[in-house]
Amino acid sequence: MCPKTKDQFEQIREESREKILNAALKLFGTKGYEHSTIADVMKLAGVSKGLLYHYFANKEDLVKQLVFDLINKTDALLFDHAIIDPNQLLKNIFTQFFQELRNNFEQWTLLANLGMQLGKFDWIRQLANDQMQQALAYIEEILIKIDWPDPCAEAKILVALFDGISFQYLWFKKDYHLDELENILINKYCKQ
Amino acid sequence: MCPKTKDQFEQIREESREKILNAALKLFGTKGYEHSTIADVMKLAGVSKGLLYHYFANKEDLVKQLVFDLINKTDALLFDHAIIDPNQLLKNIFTQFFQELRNNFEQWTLLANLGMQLGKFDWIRQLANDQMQQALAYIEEILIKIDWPDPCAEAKILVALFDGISFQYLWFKKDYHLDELENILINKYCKQ
Amino acid sequence: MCPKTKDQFEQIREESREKILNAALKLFGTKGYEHSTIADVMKLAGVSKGLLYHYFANKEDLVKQLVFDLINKTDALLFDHAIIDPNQLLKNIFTQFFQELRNNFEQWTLLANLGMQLGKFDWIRQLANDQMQQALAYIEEILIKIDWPDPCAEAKILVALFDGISFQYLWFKKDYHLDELENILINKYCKQ
Amino acid sequence: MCPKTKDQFEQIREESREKILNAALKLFGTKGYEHSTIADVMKLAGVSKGLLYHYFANKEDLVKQLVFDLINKTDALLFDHAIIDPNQLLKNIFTQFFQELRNNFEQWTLLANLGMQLGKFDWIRQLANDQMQQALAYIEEILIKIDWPDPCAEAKILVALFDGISFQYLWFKKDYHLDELENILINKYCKQ
DNA sequence: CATGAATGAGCTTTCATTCAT
DNA sequence: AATGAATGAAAGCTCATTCAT
Repeated sequence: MCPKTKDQFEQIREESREKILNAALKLFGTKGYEHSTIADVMKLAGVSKGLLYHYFANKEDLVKQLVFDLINKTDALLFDHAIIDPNQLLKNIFTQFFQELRNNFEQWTLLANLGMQLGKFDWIRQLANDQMQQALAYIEEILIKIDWPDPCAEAKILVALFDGISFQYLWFKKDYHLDELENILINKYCKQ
Repeated sequence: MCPKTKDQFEQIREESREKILNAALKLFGTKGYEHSTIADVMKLAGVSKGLLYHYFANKEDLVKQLVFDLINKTDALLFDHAIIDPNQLLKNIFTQFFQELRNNFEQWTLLANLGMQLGKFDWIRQLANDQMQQALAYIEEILIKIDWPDPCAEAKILVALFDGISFQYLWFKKDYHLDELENILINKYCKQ
Repeated sequence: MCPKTKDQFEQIREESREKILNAALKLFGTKGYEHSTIADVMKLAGVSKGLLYHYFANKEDLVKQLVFDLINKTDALLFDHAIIDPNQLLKNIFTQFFQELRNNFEQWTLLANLGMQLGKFDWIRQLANDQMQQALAYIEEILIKIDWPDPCAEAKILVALFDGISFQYLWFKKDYHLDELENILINKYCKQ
Repeated sequence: MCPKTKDQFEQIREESREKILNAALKLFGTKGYEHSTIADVMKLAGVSKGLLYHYFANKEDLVKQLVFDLINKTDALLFDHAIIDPNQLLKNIFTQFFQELRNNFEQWTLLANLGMQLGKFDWIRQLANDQMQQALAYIEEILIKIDWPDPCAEAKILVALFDGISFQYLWFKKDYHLDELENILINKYCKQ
């Protein structure tokens, strides 16, 4: 009836998709995947059930797309290749890590929540494993550069530590000494 | 007057209860709480639906009793008050921790699974927090005794590290370098 | 082991039966038949499930025996054949009716509750019908004796009125003008 | 923009809702509320379980909406404000009452059935009480106009009588002398 | 692109009843 | 006479998903 250009359609598509994904993140990251219903998402997004299923094949597809979107956004973030000084780089990693945790609480909660759904979502654990391996290699490389003793072992410790802190922060949130830990780590691992 | 003595009844009760709890642990710790149905539990336990509800008010009560039983069993385990030498004590903690993780994989998976069910099971996070605080104090005390530098900070790191290792082991299991980490930690923290 | 006479057994039987029936009346007459469970009855009576089923074949049999016991107790009550004066007799009927309603609230509630369970308990409506026919004949007879105009019609009205008052009292209880109605009826129908 | 107009949806909604409510009335008013299952209703209505719960939050909500719909329909019916002559008005009330009872047997059975479910559905007794008070005032007013002796008392009698007749008709139905009572009442209370 | 009516498999839970002792 | 463990059919309800328009 009313002619619309391809771009307009594209924009509308993207807006609706965005609305749905935002709502899904909010809900899945707050109440958890299993305790959030498609009806919840659709209501919060302000779209109809039909439209939701127009964009996403099913609930699992929705969460899959959501996770991949999130990962694409934050992937490059942790490792800033512009920095050359390894000490600076390590400090940057710590800072980025803590900031990321604070800023995107819902997102990390969601990921942990999904990964802990046993049986379902094995792909998420695979993804996490890949990322861990990357981080491991990257951090070991830095530790070598700054002559840290036993860099291979220390890298393993650090990566486990990152997950431990994330996990504890997600569980205990306000009761958790996150800021303190940030200082502790920087003091311990980064020369001033 | 009574054709079955109270003791007999008590024994029967305990046996049935045990069968159900074992089945529940197996399932909840493998497929997760939400993905296991009461029908699954009852079939695996080899009892009827009615009997299950005779002993447990509902699904949540079942998991609650299960968790409390588990915690009571493993509570005293981590900290052996018989050991006096702090170095020995620390080494013992590491060894116990890794052994516990390996031996009771299902149990720890269940606890992590429950704690990650947002909204529901907040009491489990509370329980975990309490245990973390205890561990924190206990480990700091040991670190002081062995003159480890900045023991307060290091205790926080260690406790987070424990959770990180648990978490990663639960997620990556066979792909995970658990044995390696055990050696690394003992080498790093315990004088021979 | 300990020899008991037949009488002793009989007494024990009767006591247990009585306990159960009392509990059943209390519950069925308060929460209704469908909303009371056998477990409720057994707990309130302080006996075991097995014993209950030893005395009563099933839930419906329990309520049947209960109702027949009640009816046997109150049947002869309404019509006092000792009184000869018809005016006195009519007054007595009114008085007895209101007193009965006040004293055995639970019992009448139970009967109304059962009769209103459609499909089930048709025998109770049959019983009620028989009683109504009896009352009709009896009251018409009295009205004839006191020369009340159109006694056949008036008897029908009175019998319906009795049920109407019972019904309204059962539903509205404390809000209901029962005492007032007693006076009204006596004033209207009985010469002083 | 929208392939089905709001009116179309509204019509579909209303039709389905009506189908369900009709089925519910039929069943609840025949077998009683407790003895009718949601599956029964859904089958008789020819809709799916899901749709039923799409329109009604739960079984109690279904019966609530049903009752309120019924009451809204029949509320104004009893009292015809167009009639001025009090004798005519009284006669009209009797006629309407008996007609209503005959025509909407199921509805009145349902109301009585619900009101007799002790504990649950207290709101229905409240509703009934309100209606009784209204009827009381209205009938007294008429009795005053036609100079009936002691109109206040007689109104109370009449209102109880109405309930008594309803109740007996619901219980004894075919065995009950309903037509006879209609004539009796009109003859007794209405001047020709 | 967008709507919401419609479906039904599958879940938790209840409760009358049986039975070995 | 008396116990309470054990059963399972059947109930109410949820929710991902489909589909006609």
